[in-house]
Amino acid sequence: MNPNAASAPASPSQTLSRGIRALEILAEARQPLTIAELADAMGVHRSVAYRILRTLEDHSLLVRDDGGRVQPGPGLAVLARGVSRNLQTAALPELTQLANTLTMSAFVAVWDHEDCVTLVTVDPRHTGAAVVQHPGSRHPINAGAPGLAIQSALSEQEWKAAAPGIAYRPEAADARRRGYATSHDEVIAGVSSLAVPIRVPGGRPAALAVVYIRAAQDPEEVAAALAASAARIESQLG
Amino acid sequence: MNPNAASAPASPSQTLSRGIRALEILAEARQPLTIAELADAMGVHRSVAYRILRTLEDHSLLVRDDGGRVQPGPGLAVLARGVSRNLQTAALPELTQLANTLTMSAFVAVWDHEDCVTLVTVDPRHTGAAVVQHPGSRHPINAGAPGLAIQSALSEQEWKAAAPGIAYRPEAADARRRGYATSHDEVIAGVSSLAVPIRVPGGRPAALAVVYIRAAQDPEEVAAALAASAARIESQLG
DNA sequence: AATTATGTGTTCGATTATAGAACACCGGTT
DNA sequence: AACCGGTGTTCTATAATCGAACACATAATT
Repeated sequence: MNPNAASAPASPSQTLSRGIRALEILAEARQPLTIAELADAMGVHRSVAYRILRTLEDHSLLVRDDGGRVQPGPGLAVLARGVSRNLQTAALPELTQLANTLTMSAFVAVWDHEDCVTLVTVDPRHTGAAVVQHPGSRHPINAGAPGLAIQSALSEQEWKAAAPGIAYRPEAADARRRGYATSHDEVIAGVSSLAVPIRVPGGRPAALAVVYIRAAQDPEEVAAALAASAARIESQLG
Repeated sequence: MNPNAASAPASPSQTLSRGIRALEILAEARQPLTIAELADAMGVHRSVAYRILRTLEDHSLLVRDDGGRVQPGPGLAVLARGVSRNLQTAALPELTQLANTLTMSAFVAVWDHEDCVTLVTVDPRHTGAAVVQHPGSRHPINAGAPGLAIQSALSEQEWKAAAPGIAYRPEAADARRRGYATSHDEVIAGVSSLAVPIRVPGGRPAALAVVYIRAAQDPEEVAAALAASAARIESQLG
């Protein structure tokens, strides 16, 4: 048995929690796993894992390769389609426009507890050394421009109420004043990022951002383009 | 109680199945639901739904808006990132290139039971009236070029073994001979599509496809470009 | 060729997690 | 004030779940 397997958060319903844990393990594993391996990683008896996996398979959240090994299934893509659907559809055309006019990768990230999760990304046309920020990737909300932009959408008071235990970065006040946030070398070495907040009615703020290695444009110009896009997105959400 | 709520497939573990069902309902609903509404749609007691939702919320698969209504959460995007990860990363650069050289939306779709699920899509730069094929969207495998391309990767015998109960389309043989599949007006009225199969080692074949309203290029040329991309993707998978 | 090792799939009784009724609460509305 | 329509919590009988034990397949080893 895997000693550090019991590290899953204790939730009201055990079976469901275990099933999700299985999916999380599979998503992190970069390769298909045998059922036995997965059971070990989950810290449960093999037959328990087996039953759970069959259920997940019934819903296409998991598929098995020729060797019987399991990996995440297409059903997950279908479910993910529903995540902030309005935001996604409103942002997509803006992202393509930004990516191509600025020649930078553009993306939308949302706030998830102490992390920032990338939702949609668009890479520019000439995708030579473009920095790709894959959808579904997470990084601490306290690092990088997108997280800072999200913070800047809230006052320090609102932040402490909504995110207890996560420090309110001092730069957030500056970002709030200027209307945009920047970062260098924070999430990935050598990569810079510029982001503006997107106010989501009835929900938590998100961020519209671009990443680049060396800026070809004036930061203020880039920020203005992002802000204009964010405004259009917000108006479509309202 | 919703009369047609019990239509979920009966799976070995009830709680997990219900949890997934909840996510499916949420993904289909185009708007946030109250817990009571969701419980009704699931056909379970409200307190059962409540407990399930809390578990899902613990894992960020679900978030609640200011009014307490629930909707799919960012954790799903993280999980979806793991779906055919190798295929996704191998295909992405090819998709951008195809989209921009052909000025068509390009995407990769995978086979899921009797459906075809779009995984990654890239829209061309000038996204005027571009046909967007959103990731996570599904359509019957028996309609459209991608599904036909997948069929064409298998012989009639292999198909009947792998997909019992789904008709083997006669056009598949033609597509197999030519190396690519086409469709017009099948999935969406007025939209045409051209696709080639991607052979995935150890797994089921996928499809590389483009959609367009009116073809600007010779179909054979388009097909050749797709085939070349597919070959590069396959070599990277092997 | 027999043997071990490592995997999947299935059955079944004990136990424990779960189901769902009942209740407390809270903010609008009539 | 009484009445909704909603959320959140507690509790016990019950049924779903757990996990040991078993049957079987396949590949590596002796």
